[in-house]
Amino acid sequence: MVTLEDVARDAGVSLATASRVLNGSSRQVGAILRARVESSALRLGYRVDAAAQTLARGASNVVGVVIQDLTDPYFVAIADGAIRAADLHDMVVTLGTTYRDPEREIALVATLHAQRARAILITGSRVSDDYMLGRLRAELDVYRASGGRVAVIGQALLGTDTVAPLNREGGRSLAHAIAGEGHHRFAVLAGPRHMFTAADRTLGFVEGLAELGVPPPVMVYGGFDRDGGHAAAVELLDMKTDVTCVFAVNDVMAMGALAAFRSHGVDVPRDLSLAGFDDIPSLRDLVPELTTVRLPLSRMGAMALDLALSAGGGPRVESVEGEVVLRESVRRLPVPGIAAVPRSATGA
Amino acid sequence: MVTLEDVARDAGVSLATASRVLNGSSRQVGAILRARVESSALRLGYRVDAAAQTLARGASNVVGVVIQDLTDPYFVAIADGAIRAADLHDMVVTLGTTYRDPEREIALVATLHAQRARAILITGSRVSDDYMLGRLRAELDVYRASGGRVAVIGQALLGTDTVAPLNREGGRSLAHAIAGEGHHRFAVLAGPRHMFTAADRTLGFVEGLAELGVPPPVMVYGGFDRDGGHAAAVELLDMKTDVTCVFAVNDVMAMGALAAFRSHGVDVPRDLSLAGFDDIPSLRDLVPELTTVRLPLSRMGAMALDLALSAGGGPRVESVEGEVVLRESVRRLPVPGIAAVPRSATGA
DNA sequence: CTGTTAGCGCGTTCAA
DNA sequence: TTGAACGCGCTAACAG
Repeated sequence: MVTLEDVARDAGVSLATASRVLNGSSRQVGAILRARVESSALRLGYRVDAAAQTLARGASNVVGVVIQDLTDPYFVAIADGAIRAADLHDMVVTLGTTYRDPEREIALVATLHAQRARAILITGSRVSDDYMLGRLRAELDVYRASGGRVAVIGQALLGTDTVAPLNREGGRSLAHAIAGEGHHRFAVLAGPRHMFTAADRTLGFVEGLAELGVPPPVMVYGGFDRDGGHAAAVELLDMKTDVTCVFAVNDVMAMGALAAFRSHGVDVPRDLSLAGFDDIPSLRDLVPELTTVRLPLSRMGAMALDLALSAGGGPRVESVEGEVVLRESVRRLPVPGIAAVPRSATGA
Repeated sequence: MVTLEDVARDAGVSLATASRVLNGSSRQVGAILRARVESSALRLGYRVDAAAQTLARGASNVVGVVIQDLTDPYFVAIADGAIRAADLHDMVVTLGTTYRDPEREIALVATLHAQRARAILITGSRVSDDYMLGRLRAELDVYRASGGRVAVIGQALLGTDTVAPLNREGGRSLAHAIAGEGHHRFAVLAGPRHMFTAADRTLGFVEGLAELGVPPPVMVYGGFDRDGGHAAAVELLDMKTDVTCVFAVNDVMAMGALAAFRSHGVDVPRDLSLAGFDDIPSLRDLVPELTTVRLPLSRMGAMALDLALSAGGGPRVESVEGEVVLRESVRRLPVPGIAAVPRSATGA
């Protein structure tokens, strides 16, 4: 292993000079020495030791990104945005996966703290569990006390900078949009009862329906992932309801539901309409195209990183609005007595 | 920031003792002192400084994973496997994305070298570019010279430990399997001419057809990603060939092709059969289900990590076989004069 | 512009 | 079993 000292000796300069030309920001070294150092470094194959730099500088160039599951396109899209943003800051990303285990989430924060990560990004919905919330918050607090920066993508519950998707508003807008297509009998695959993201989207949707005088939807709770959506869809079918449209509180759940419907001979959107939430990139190749609420996932990852890296006073919250995207998975219901009108002509 | 020294002072012990109870492997500290140290550490909110540890120990606990694109499920699956394996080793993963730029790939290796990563995993096909290959190899060599371990997932071209998918054999098996369904006129969406993975799969496929006396396929070259598949498919349609089956050399290309076919009113598999390669997880929700060659992507990521982390003498190559999975995207062609037989009864 | 030197936080001999 | 002290590779004053 070749060190800076080796380079300095080889170039016949002091350690400080070598450091200045190779790693220093303020470049104030004579041209001749500079050239000598550079050529020595090149010839010897010198590579900085980031650990030593971190120690000496008191700050590393890594940011931690904590996601729940690399299997879920939602998190992947966010992580991608964060990594791209980190590149721009010349930062390196260490990616941690919690597997949806709050315990692991806390452990990851501790690990990243140990790495002296400049910032930690935490994604994924909080659940209403005061104990776990408190412990995570405590772990984050000791991290922040030591100078660490934190940004959360989700609920602003931890006193940190936050990128907060407007889940409730999104659910509400979606309800209005779909009701505008003539639907009146809904079911919601609502995910876990105590998960804020799921609950907010559900709440907004229910509120939206209520505002329009539409009867409350049939509720089916379950997991927040694809299999949860699948199971909930099966459960819904077993209930033999007469709903015409199903809202799954995220896209992967909707994909699971779609598979369930298909395997039960229920055609979407002919027999049943379906909507999701997030607009994950993989929706692109789904048939039928899924109606959803678009969140700028990649940008949210970048926003969170920028938030965390920019010096900030108090906790800042940047809300991001979801945009309803009506696609073919939601069928426009014919209005009795009125001829069907193409969607493009309705302004919906 | 609370350091080990703070803890030691608080507990009334020496730095060495504190180090031994908190971070030492060989635990040889008296019970009373141990308890005192632990309680001090807890109360003060002590967190090790991994950078200092790395410097003192001369080895970090990070492994670098270099992928091309977090937008491609192939790489995500591999990275997921690698991260899970890293967890088992108590290692942390820093994930780098090259955006398919060989220059960035080299830069990432340098960065990870600087991090003193214990191992670097490199994914993604090599291309036949001796200059770039040489430079990457050189960068890896200085890394390995300093004690770094490297594993590659792809071609064994860099003198490193390698997890090598049998692309050619997979292509060949696929040709046999599909021909067994009665197809005789093929096209291959072959990806970039100079990319080994694409070329090997194509070559194997062509060989397989030749072995069966089937005429050589129509070749369409292009990008290795979804859009490349889409464009190639459009190009193929414009050629007005009479092929009955299209082989896209990876699944994301096949997905792009499928979209192109659909938007041109070509139904898969009724009008045209389609096959891919990899069996990426997202295939699960594709309609129609895609025939492909299954690679154990997640496991390959884990294998690579284990290879890199296990002390090894010379470069080891672990081949992984692809398994043909016939699904509905490839239609069994009726044989003139013979009644159609269900696929399950054919043993194909 | 260049060199000297004192740490950064921790692991690890070596003594006691 | 415990403690004192050196060094890991580098940065950042400070001096010249």
